[in-house]
Amino acid sequence: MKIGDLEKQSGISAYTLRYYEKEGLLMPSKRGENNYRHYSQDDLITAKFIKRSKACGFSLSETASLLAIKTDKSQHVCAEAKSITHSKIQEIEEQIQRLQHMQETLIQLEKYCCGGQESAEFCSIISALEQDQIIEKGE
Amino acid sequence: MKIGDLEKQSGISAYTLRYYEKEGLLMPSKRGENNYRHYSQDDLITAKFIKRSKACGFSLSETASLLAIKTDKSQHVCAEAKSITHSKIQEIEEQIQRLQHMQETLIQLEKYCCGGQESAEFCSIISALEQDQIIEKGE
DNA sequence: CTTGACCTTAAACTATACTCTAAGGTCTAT
DNA sequence: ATAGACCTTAGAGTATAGTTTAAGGTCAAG
Ligand SMILES: [Zn+2]
Ligand SMILES: [Zn+2]
Ligand SMILES: [Zn+2]
Ligand SMILES: [Zn+2]
Repeated sequence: MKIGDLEKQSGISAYTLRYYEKEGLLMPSKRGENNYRHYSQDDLITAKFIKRSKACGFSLSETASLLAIKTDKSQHVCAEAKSITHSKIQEIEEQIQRLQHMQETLIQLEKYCCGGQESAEFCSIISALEQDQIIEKGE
Repeated sequence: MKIGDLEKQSGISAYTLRYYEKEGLLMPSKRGENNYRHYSQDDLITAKFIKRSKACGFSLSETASLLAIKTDKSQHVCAEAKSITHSKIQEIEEQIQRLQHMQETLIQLEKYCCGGQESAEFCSIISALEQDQIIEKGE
């Protein structure tokens, strides 16, 4: 499989596949005489693994760690995979909390604004942002 | 007020205040003979406005739009402020949905992994990522 | 045998929001 | 008068995850 084929099979752009290679995530199993990348079925599995990992919210660096486990399972233990996963769950939980807090604030802001074509002189959104009413939590 | 004072009063670093100036969000009301930035009480209010806006999840560019309304209220209408706010609510809603979907997937992944010191040969997390079980949704 | 599709590389560019450095000028207190 | 705190600028660096470009080499079909 050449890079264009893997692009179609995996749904990951050739640009990105080269980038993943540079980052050490997905090395083609060999290079042809013309120096073209040649990917195996295993490489396709790895490409999809990366895609799924990303869909779960793992960063490329975390994905690389999971990939290292996958590649050499006997040299790794469940605890490693579970720890990475657990940290991500915590992290996402915090993000959700942060977003929900913002969401509540925004909904309050929106609620009292008429949204009409009149001057923003007394706009509740603008004045709320001017006052000390909003609970300040750095993003 | 010099930049260091505004830094203390607003809790925004001097670096960031200069950056906000470069981005057109917060211009000091004047410059001293020594070219030092001089900030007024109004500038402090603006600085806090920016901070609150960011805490609500608005980007710097959205904050700039809100700031433009605040600065010249009579030339703007409620509809503008409400529209910006409404879009942000939608955007955050989508982010929360995305994160919750990830969260559910991750929790399923974590659930069946023993997390012990045994080889990752049969780790459910790794094998789930290898299989086509995970609903693929690009991040 | 040429056209067009596909491949190669290194490096620059995108986006966001800072953060820091270097080299130098100014201010305040002792 | 000199140390130390504070200010100035332009520009580079940080982080993440790509995306694109430029300049060129290779391959299959007609
Ligand atoms: Zn109104
Ligand atoms: Zn309003
Ligand atoms: Zn196990
Ligand atoms: Zn496991």
